[in-house]
Amino acid sequence: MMSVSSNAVLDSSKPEQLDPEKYAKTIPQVKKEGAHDILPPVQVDTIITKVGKTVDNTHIKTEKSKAKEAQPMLTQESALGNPKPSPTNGDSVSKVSAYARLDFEKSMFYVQTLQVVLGRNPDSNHHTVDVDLGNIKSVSRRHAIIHYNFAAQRFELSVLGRNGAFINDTFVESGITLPLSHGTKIQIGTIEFRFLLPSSKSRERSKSPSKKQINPVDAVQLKTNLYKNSSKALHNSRGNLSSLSETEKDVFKSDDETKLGERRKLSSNIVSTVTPVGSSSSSTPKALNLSISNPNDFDVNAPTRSGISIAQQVTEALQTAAVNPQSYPPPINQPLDAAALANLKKKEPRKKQPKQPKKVYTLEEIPPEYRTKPACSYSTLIATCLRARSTEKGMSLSEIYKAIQEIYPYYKYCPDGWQSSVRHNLSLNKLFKKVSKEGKGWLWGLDEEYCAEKEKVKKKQVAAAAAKVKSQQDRIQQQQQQHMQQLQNLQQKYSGSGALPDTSPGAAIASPDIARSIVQKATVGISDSPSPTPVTPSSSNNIQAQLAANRSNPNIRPGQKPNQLSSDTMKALGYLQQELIKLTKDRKMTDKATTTTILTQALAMTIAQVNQAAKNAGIPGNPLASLIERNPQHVTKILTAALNAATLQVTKVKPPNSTNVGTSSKSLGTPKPPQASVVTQPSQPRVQTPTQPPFKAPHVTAKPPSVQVPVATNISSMKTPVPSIQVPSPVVESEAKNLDSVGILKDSPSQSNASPKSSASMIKKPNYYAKGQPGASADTINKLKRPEGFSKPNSLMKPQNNLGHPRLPMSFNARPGVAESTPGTPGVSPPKPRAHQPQPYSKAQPLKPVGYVNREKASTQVDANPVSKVDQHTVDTLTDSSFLELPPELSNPELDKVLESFSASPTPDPVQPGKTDQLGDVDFDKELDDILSTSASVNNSRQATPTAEAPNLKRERTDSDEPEGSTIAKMAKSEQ
DNA sequence: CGGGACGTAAACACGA
DNA sequence: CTCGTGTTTACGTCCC
Repeated sequence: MMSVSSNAVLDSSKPEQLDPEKYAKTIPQVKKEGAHDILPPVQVDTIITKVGKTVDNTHIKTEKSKAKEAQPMLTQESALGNPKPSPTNGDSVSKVSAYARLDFEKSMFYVQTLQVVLGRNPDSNHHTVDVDLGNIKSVSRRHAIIHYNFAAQRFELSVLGRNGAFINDTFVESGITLPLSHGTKIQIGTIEFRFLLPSSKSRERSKSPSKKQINPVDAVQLKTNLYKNSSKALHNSRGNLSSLSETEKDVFKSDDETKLGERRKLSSNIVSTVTPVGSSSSSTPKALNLSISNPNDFDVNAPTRSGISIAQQVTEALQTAAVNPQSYPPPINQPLDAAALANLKKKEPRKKQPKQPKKVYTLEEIPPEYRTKPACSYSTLIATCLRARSTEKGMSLSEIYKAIQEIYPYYKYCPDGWQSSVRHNLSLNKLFKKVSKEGKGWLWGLDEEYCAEKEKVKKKQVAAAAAKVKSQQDRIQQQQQQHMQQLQNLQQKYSGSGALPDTSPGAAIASPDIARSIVQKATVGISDSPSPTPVTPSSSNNIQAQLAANRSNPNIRPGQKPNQLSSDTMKALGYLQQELIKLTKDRKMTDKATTTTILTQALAMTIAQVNQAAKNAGIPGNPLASLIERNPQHVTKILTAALNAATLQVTKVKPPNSTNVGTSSKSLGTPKPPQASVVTQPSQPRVQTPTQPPFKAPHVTAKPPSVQVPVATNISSMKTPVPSIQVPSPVVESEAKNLDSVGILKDSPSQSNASPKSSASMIKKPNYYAKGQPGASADTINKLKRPEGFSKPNSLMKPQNNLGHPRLPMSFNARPGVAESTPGTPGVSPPKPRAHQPQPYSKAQPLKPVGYVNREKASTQVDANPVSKVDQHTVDTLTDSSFLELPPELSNPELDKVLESFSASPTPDPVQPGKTDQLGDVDFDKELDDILSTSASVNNSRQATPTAEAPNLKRERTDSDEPEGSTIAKMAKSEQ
């Protein structure tokens, strides 16, 4: 049994269609069953599509319609279709208006809406169908939908039911949508029917249902269908189909050729005369509204709608309307309140011509090359334009706009807004100035002066950046090379060196660890020439250069320089470390701080002595390394002597067991003169005390180069202006690592135990203070600039210029060219020397490298660890070559004499391991004692509290003393 | 994380 | 009153 219901799909938005009364009268209740019995099938050509007009013979007047019944036709024919009460007077010929008809075996259904749902007999009120296919299980509740596809301008059938359907005897599965043409045979379940269109005469004449087989290609996924181009469709389909049919002879022309545009035209012509079905009058978009404005009428979830939600459609429709307000009447459903209307009317006249809002370009419309915004800033943008187009008088704002658009077409296509920025820039940027007034606005021009200045700054910055990059690269290279070298050298050097004196198994109160750590720190101070600077040739004395640099640059923070340790230095340090460890083992150290101080001094003395001696002797290369190479014992002696001297100086007590300097294996620690350094001189190594007369050091061995005793003994006396902690440069760090890797630093307790921070902070330094980093390695520069100064004996005594001249801004990487530009903030601070700027570090670090460690931060960290003080001090002392500076009080003619005599002394020959010991020991001690005795007085007066002073020194520079060296401290403690 | 340079947007004022 | 200009402010984003 098949029953066709006439559940009207009514647009709820059209109250008139919902008039129950009308329906009651005009629409007979459809019998669910047997309807077809009552209602005779309607022939295709009897479809009446027009209201008020007879369209050829596409409509048929029934008897009943003629009977002047309100809507006779409806009662007859619309019984199966969607009844549409005709607003026309009952007199007029009543006709059924429909888009299509479904011909069932015994009945038919008029498709009067743009969408018709076919499905099972609704068993509840929850769902409704337009065409009830009966209560058959094989039929889904919503089995199929017939809808009109505006884009394709045709009706389509979407199969929703699980069981699919047969279209023209071809099975179509659920989810498929395919076009319907006149006569398409549809079978759902067991129900078969045909889709008929009110076609043109010709078609009608043919009458034969389309035999066209379903073209699979036509079967498209629902998603891609109907509303694919909905906005367009909606837009174009303002005319209701029903109305279209009114005037067109070939009303339901299903031909795809039919253009909606034409229809629209037509419809617009007839709007006034034809009343669309079911609509009051006025605008026609009835059908349209029907489909888009009443989501409730549709099952949003229905596949037919898939693709674009109704909401979307509505939105689109609204948007469309908004875009073309004039051409698109507001949606019917959007009530315009009086106020709004009034407003509209009000503004209507005023807005003469919305001034053609700037065209909004779509991406496609914009040439690809103009789709991206120019990389330059507005200021450069404007400047460019001004340069290109400006006259002497300048350019007006509008001219600037134009120029920009022409030169940078991007701005032709982009939305306004950039103009605001342009104005903003003109006003704000000093680069631009008003040249002259013209009418309303100004003529703008460039402030060349400012321009030039800025240009300069920029160049500098660029140069600095480039230099920085280069330096980094160089550094990396050097590091690699050096690392390799180090490994090789160390292997050679230590693999079988029996030259080292044996360690005496004496009581080991001393702290080898401290020694290690100190040496380790010392690397910071004696590291070789920084790589970046192409300065010191390998032949020159790196250490010397370094020290000289440091001396000459008070502000320099040694640690901050990216110094690199050459293999030689590595060797030297390795050796010194070993020796220091041995020597300290045999000594009794009172406390850690003292020990540290002593060791530090001893080390410093040794290094300084050797360097100086070498310098004086004209020995090229790394003197320490070469001396060690040639005569390690001699170095040991020097170290021993220095240790003794330092011990004496610091503790005021002559090391009990201080003995022969030369016998490393023996106890060392001969009480040394307060600030004497040992000079390994074959003939007479001497230790000098500032104020003391020269003395002759014992002839320890063959002939070490005459070394001058650096007068720097009293550490406390040395002050470092530098306010903060030294942070080793990255290079240093890497060096340290290298050392470690080689084993030199490996078991340094200070390293392992010290708070990571402290040691780390000490070793890890700001990388590349590319730009005038305050602690930057000015040494590099300094090295170049004044290595000589150091070489001069006098230079040692007289703080020399070093004291005299203010520290340079500290361009760490200072290399020619870079140094200048680096310091300070690019555009702001003068690239010049910031000599002695109290707070240079806090600011003026424009280009902080990634790894940059803030000074303040570093100091803070250090502070956190009280133990690090000692280490810090050590580092400061060693790195800050100031320890080599002769304290003012020590600087006297006498000393100078001594020094000179030293330098004059012949360079000793390499000592021979065997005999050096005795000889040297005796003489050395003796001389040393002499010197010490005389110098002691001086020292004492100066160093009230040697141990305490060291820390103070540090404090002086950084408020935050850092406590590093926890290990050292511990050891010292334990020792105590 | 702070500061500077930029980019945007917007509020206002002013004059044509 | 509108509109084009200029000035200022405020905010946000990036980068150093």
